[in-house]
Amino acid sequence: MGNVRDLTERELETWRGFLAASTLLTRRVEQRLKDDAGLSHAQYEVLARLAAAGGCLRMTELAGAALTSKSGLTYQVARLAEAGLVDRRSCAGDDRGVLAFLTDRGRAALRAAAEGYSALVRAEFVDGLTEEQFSGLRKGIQALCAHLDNAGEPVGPPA
Amino acid sequence: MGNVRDLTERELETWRGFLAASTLLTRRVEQRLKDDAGLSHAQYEVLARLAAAGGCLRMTELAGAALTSKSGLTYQVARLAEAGLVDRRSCAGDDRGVLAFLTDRGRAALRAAAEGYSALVRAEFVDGLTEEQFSGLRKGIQALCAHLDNAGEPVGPPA
DNA sequence: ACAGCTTTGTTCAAATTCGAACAACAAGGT
DNA sequence: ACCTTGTTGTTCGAATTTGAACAAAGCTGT
Repeated sequence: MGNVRDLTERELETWRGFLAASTLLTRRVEQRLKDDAGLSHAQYEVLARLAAAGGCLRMTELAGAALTSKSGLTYQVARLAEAGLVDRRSCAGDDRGVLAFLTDRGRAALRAAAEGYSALVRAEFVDGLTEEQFSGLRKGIQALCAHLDNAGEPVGPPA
Repeated sequence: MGNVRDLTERELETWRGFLAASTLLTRRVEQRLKDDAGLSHAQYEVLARLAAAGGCLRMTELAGAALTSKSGLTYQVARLAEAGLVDRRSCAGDDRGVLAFLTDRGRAALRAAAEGYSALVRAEFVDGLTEEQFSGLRKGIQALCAHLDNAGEPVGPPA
C-alpha cells in the first residue's frame, strides 16, 4: 500500500465525512418527502426538474437532469404518471421521443412538498454552519463539480 | 411559497451541487471497485470498517459504521461470507450476537481494492481542488457532520 | 431509395435497499 | 424464579436501481 501517494488522514476523513453526510442527508430528505407528500426523492427531483424546465422535457434530458439512468427514469415517470402528476406525450417531430409533461396536479404536489423540503435542507444543510463554513463548503463543492464535469459526464446545478 | 425563509439561490445551488457530486462520485467509485475487485461500494465499506476495527465487529456495530440498515448488513455479510471474505462467528457471552470476522482472504481483497479506491478518490475528490478549496470543503463537511450528529444518529468518520 | 450508424425509450433480469414483523436472548426490578 | 422491557439479527415483501439487449426512428452519404 502507499505506492503512489496515499490519501492523507485529513483527505480520507474528509471523504468519509462527505459520504456520511450525503448518505444521512439523503435518507432524511427521503423520509421527509415520503411523510409530507408521499414522494420519493427521485420523484421529487423529477418534478422539480420538469418545473425548472418550464414543465416539459424529453425523457433523456430529464434523466440527465435528475441524475438517473434512462431505465430508472422510465420507471419513475411511470409511477408519477399513475399518480397523475405527470403526463407522457409523444414528441412532435420525432416519433421516437417521449415528453414528460408536468400536470397541474404535479405542480401542486411539487409546491406542497417544496415547503418541507426547503425547510429540511435549511435545517440540516445550511443552518448549523457559520457563514464562513458554508462559504467554504460552497466554493469547495463548486470546484468539485467543475472538476467532475471535466473528466466525465455533466454534473451539478445546470446553473 | 417562501413562507418562512426560502433557500437563497446560492444555498440551493450548493445543495444541488452536493447531491450531484455525491451521486456521481459514488457511481464512479462503484464502477471502479466492481472492475478492480468485484466488490460493491457497500461491501468495500464493510471490509474497510472491519479492518479499521481490528478485524471483528458485531453486526449492529458494523451496520452503524458502514452506514447501512441492519437488514442491509445481514445481506451484504451473507454475500461476503459466500465469497469467503468474512466469517460469521457466534459471540462469546451473548448468544444473540453475531461477529463478522475479517478473513485473510478478506484482508487480501481489501488490500487489492484499496489501491484503486484511493487513486480514484484522490483523482476525483482531492486533486482538482486547490489547497484552499479543499480546506474550505473539509471544514464545511466537518461542521456539517457535527451538526448532523447533534440532531440525529451519529455520522461521519469515527475519528 | 438505401445501407450503415446513432439515438431514443422500453423491457427484462438481477441485485440491492429498506422497514416491519419476528424469535431468541439479555437485564433489571420485584 | 418471574415478568417486563430492551437488544440483537434474521426473514419477508415491496420498491427501486442499473446495465444489457432490443425495436423503432432518425440521420448521412451515396
